[in-house]
Amino acid sequence: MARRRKRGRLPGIVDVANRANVSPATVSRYFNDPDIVRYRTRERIRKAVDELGYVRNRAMRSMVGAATGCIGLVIPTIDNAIFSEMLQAFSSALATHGRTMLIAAHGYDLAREAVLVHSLSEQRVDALALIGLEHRPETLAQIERQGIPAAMLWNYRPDRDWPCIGFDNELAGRLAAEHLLALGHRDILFATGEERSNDRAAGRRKGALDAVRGAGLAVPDRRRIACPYDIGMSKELIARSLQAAGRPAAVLAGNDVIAQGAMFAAASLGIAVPDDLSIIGIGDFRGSDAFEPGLTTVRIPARRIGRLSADALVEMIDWPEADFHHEHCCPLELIVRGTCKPADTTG
Amino acid sequence: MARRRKRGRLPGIVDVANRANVSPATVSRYFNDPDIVRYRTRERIRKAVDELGYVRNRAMRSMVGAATGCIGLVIPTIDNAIFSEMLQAFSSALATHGRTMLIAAHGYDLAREAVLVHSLSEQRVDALALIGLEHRPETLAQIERQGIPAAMLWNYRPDRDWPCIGFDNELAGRLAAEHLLALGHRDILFATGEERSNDRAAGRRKGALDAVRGAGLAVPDRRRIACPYDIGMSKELIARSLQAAGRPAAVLAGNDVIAQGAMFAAASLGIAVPDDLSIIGIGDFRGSDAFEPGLTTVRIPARRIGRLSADALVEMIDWPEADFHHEHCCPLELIVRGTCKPADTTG
DNA sequence: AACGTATCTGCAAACGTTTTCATTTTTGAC
DNA sequence: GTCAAAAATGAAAACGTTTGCAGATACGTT
Repeated sequence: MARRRKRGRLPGIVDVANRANVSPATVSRYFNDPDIVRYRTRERIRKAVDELGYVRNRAMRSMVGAATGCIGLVIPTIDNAIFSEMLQAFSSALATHGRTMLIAAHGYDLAREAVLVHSLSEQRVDALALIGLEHRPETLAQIERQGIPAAMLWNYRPDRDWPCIGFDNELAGRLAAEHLLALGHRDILFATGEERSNDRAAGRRKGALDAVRGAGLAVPDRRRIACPYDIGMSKELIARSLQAAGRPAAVLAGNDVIAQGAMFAAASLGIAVPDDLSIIGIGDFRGSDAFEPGLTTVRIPARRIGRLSADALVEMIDWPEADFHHEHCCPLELIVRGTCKPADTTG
Repeated sequence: MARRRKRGRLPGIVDVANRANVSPATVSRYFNDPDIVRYRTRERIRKAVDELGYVRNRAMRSMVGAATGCIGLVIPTIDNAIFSEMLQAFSSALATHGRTMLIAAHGYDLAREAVLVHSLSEQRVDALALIGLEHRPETLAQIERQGIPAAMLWNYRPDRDWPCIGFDNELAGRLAAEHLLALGHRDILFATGEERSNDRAAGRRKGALDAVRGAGLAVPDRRRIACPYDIGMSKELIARSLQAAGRPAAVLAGNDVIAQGAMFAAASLGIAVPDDLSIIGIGDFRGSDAFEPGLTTVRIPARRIGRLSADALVEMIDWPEADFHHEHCCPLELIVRGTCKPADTTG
């Protein structure tokens, strides 16, 4: 039961207008389209604004249908390296457009995602970015009904109704698998991400398994584990697999966090990487290159995705009529560092 | 020059009111204080809301001085492990209070911070959280003039005018130093963070150096380097120090990211940790325990800070009159893992 | 000085919500 | 059934901004 804020009334646009001896309309124009007000008038207004410490109320603009300058981002999690680079890029790109970013995290729970989208709608965000292509119908219905420009990030599929800016997660999985196959590996542990409410993880696993099966190999169940995106837990799970009889020759990790867990698991068991175990990740997160040896991985252009999405959304806001077809399938790149080496063919 | 959004007018509160045969006032109450409207009426309104797909406009509430439900967080950076746990905790605590989080990052630039605070004021955030205690006067003036409840996070000093929720960064530095001293180390490399626009880094360095000097040791310049909060760059800088003649026996890192860089630097040079080099960090970030050996560090209660701050701000919003004196100096804890061992006293 | 034009500004309506105060309805005690 | 008290609701004002339209002002040309 929030009580009414007790701040002594803030100066409003009419206070500024009075002090500058102009009409509120002119002050409004001064802020939204300065060029159309005469220099001398601008100066008077600037002075009045300064003296009163006036801060315009952007939220109020939503009343007349104008933009609030707020763009919503709904994301599975923030406390993780996965999205942080994209986030940063997204946020700074928005800043250059004079927009701010409203963030909400749902913890890999699509039901909660729907709630958050509703929440952001209540704030009248000018646009919305979601992660992944898989969403509850009510989430999408909500967005459509509100007429909010929206984009799906991080995953890409050509057949979607929504603007989507990301990359092909199946391809990412395939690239990783093919690298291991090319090195001659036949016994691979697939340590991919948990797939509940996560179409990216599912895509990567599919891509990787398809590639391996395409090469005529079978993948027994004990070579497939689902890891949470957490170094410590991944380390533990993977260590367990590495200790079992008949240790795999390589680990294909669903992302770099899991791969890092794998590296520490190996280290803890005295297994040498890459001599006794090859490891490949997906992501190329900040810091992955610093590992010893450097992590071989598939680079996701996270910053690029962040920047492109921000630009795309701003475009959609500013030209609602224009029917852009924003679709970017960002290229992936295999980054070969030191964690993979050719399979031992003597055995 | 943003054009007016072309969405065909969204249903408003009066549309709902008409359809439910009540007055707009009642619909407003239905949302803000459901208990005071009769059950039967509630049902009618719920139905109307459903049918119309009405989403209330919280932004508009700022008009009448009510809360927008938006809380601003101004942070140096997002693309980093440092704040991500705090962020996540802050965000979920806010969510339980039905608030959303407006984030802005200034990239360790206090001038830009002032701009961001102004930006968030324009959105009429209900409250504001800043990182650190050092801010531009205009930043603070802005907050005061707008009467926005605010709190300073992450750093703590008892003598401040503002609510502050954090920990004693000097103490953190001292704890780390004392651990190394207790182990008998005399030759320590201080790899602390860059101090431009970062009072936390400065405090930690001061605390660490004070402790060492208090023990009667001198610290030559070549034993003090400033590292960016980036694993790769820290690795490189520290590697350089480790290669120089007269290698230090221990590294005191300004935070865990730097410490991790130090570990990889050591690994790349074939220096064994902890046998040939002790390393201590500050932070205990997610994953620091997974390292091999586990990183000895000073734990910062990041999640606690996030949760406490969120709760404190919400309290300040909901009871503007109450004169809470929100001050929490969260306790630090030395976490001894495997990266430090007693100094070699044979030499 | 007169005129046409381009530039600038003011007026007033509209936006969607909250809140105060008054009025109506319900409840419970007799 | 009556009445007082309590609960629920409605009417209307207020909030701060944008915008279409009309009016005013400045400017350049004759």
